[in-house]
Amino acid sequence: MDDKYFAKKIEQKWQKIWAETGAFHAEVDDEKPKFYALEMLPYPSGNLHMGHVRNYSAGDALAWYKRLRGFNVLHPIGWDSFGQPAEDAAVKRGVNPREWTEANIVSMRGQLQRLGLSYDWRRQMYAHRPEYYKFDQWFFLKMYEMGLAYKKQTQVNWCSHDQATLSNEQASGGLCWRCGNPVTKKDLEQWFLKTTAYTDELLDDMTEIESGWPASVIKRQQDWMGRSYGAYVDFEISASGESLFACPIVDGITSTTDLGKKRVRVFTTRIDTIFGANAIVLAAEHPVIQANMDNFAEDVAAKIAYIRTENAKPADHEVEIEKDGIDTGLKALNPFSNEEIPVWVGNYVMMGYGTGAVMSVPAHDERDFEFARKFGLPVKTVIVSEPPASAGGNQEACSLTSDTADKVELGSTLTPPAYAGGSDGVLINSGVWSGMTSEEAKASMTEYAVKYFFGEAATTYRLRDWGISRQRFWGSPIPIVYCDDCGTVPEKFENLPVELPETAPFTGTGESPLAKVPEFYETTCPKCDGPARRETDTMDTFVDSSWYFFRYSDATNEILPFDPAIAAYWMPVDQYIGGDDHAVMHLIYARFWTKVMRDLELIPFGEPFKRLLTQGMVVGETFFDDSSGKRIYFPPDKVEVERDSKGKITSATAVGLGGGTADADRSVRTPLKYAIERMSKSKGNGVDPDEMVEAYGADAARLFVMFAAPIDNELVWNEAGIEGAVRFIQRVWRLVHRWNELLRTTYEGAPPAETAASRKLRQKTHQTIERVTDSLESLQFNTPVAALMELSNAISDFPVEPQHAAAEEIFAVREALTALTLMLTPFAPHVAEEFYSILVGNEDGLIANNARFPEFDPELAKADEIEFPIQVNGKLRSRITASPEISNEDLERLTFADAKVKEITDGKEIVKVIIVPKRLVNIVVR
RNA sequence: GCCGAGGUGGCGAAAUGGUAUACGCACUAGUCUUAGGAACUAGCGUCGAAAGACAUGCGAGUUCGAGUCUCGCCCUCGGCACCA
Repeated sequence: MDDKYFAKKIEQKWQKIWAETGAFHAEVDDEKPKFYALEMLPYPSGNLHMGHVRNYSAGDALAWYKRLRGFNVLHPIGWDSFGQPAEDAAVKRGVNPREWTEANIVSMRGQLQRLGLSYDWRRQMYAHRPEYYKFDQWFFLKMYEMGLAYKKQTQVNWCSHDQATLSNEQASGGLCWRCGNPVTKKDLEQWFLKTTAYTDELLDDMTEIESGWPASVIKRQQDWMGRSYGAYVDFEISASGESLFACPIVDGITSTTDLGKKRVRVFTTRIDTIFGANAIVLAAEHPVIQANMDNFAEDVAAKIAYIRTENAKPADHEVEIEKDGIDTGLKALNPFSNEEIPVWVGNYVMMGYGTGAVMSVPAHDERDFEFARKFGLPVKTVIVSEPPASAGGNQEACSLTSDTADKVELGSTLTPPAYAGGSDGVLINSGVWSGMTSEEAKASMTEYAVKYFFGEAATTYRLRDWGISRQRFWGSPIPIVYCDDCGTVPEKFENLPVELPETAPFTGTGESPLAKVPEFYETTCPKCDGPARRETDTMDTFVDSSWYFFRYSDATNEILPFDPAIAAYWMPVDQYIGGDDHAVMHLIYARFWTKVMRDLELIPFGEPFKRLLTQGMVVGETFFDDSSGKRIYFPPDKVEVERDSKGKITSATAVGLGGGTADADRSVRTPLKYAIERMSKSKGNGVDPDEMVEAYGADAARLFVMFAAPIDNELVWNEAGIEGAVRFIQRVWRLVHRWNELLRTTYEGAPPAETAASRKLRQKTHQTIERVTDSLESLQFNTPVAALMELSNAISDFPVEPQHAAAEEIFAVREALTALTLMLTPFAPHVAEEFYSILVGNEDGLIANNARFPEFDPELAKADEIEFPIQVNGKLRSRITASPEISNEDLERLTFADAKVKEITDGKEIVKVIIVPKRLVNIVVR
């Protein structure tokens, strides 16, 4: 053993041994319990960043911990290697996306290997290789057979910056998830996967996983899928005056009655408020509105057109959009009250949700209220919080106090109008339903609507089907062929994979590059063998990440995505770790895909991830100039920063970025904005993990990242602390070195009698084992490191020199150092291996030696003396040292014998004495 | 606006309702060194000479006892954004 700790030497040594012995190769073993530890796979950008290091360090710590607990651990890694950056590089720099991607993987794999992560590298999957995407296509065809994949013309989310189609999830908030630019709408033919077929299951099955998932992720998925229970109600529509009107029949939105009356369907969750409806409000994109643009009065048509263009504009979320709309002149008949009410177009009604038509009930819906107030529409209260005083009978005539405490003259229009609140209550002014509770009325009125054929109970969802078509080259081709004779024909399974050509003309214009490659799209029809054309769109890359974790279980299967028998052993994933930015995209798609696989009978379960841990972002300071409308980032070394006494930035100025001479440069000063943002190379606030490993070693870097903050906290990067991690490892190194010669001594049978020093150390050792075990079981990674530091300090403080140590003392130190080594393994595996090799006298490694995590002995962990704080009226006044087993009587006697206690309680009445066993004494005096 | 998480030393952070600030960073003094940005020792919430008092965003409450539980505010961060 070297006198000093040389990180690089130790790390290279053990990485070599691990690779040569296949230490982390996992195989099915029915004798052992399995554990599948998984971290979200990286996109191979070419550079690892600290966020990756945090994610993978946590996953690796868990994998090591479970191995040492005797589990058969599957811990794989792979590459999310399809996607836009490769294509961007092709457009901008003319490189081949495949070569670019492969080169990036090589360099990133090197970075991961230098971190010493314990992966079974044999199981790598590469999304961009035909061996993998063949099965994206395989699944697509299966879904096509199941009716889960379909094509339709639709308005898609379009990012003009990236020139890309986005799914709803990717366009969340009206901004592109990748570049943050506003999203617009564009008409395109798109392939969809029917995620909506599983919405109820995706929601209801959350009960299976909610104990293992962060509540926030569960909540966000629920909100995203947005299930609401309500009813559809059909309103007859008619034109007033001379104007004709058109009513195209759109399934689920419009219809005609047997008598040929035209009807528009609205969705409401509050059918009980229908007697308060003052209008029907349609989206500007509603088919009935679209079809009648020529029939409307000029000003009406102009207004509608205006609203429609406004709607197509990217939304600015900082500004609340003012309610706008116009009365179309059409009339609707309230099927409950037979009241004729106007049909409006409103900018607050979205075509994409429900039926694109709502009934406006201003008294009980804030948006409708705002709308009614703006346009002077009547507001009629139909729900009150308490039943009317004269219970029973018809209460139309009595006066009531509404929710807002305004005096309400029933049945009349209010001036000024008052908002009565959106909560459930008791119905008034609602015909035969008056007097019912909202709950009763909802059921009864829905039943009534069904009976008379103008409505039904309905559940709507916010979640839409998943649009997977991308006009991109660097993705999995959609295995569909278009034949003039046979129409849309799925490719045959035996013809998979539909391989990407070597290259294509990359223009970045948003058209599919594959459409310009005849060798690719010219094909024969799988059905009639006639000439046909391939689909030239490729799949969204979230397809790849929806099932990759199944592929790891059987990574080289050429027939199937994976062998169901092998997956049955490894799956589901026991612990998944990744960023919570994937809460609604990846994690919904992966859950959806799993349910599809279950229905394909590949697997017998429907939830892929038993437990999920979302680690916080690693962030750093950024400096940028956004005066041009786009953020231009400046590297920190080009920025002068002023800070307040707390280290917070107060101003930042860019220097030396002018075009001229050095002196001229210095005079060019641009004031910058600053922020704390997720680390990335493009923002100039990234720390290169390779540099960290080079300077401090992988073990120290990993240990520090785990120690610095709780895993789910945001971590503001501060390099200063990492030296503490190096010092800690060096301290342990010196300890092992100091006791080295004596550690070989082993004892058969029971440990020898104990001295005070050895007993105290053993106590600390076992207390630490308990703490570290509990922490790791609950996925805390910062506190166990602190506990290990304490143990190492305790060994350092051991009051006996090695050369004077008695056998029992050597035993205690050996036990402590062995436990420390094993518990250090999850955080700093290389140096732990080195210590372990000294303890066992061979270099076969922890796994070959079948090393086990230390077990704690409660007897040894128990302290023989503890300090009891003595409080008087809850204030700490003194301390007494006694056995934790001391009787309450003895403890009370000792307490009152204490000089300090005597002084304070002297002359006061003792009201009571509270003794919490093994904790404290509190004397209450008056 | 709605939902969620959180506010503890100079900083990252610990604390089953029971000694607040463990562990680490930074800092201060010292020891050893030709030297130290190494190692070791000691100190380190605020006020105070001390005794002690006051300290977990602010204000109430429950309790023998509250960082922790309840209620009301304030602030920060994240998510959602007219979802009928």
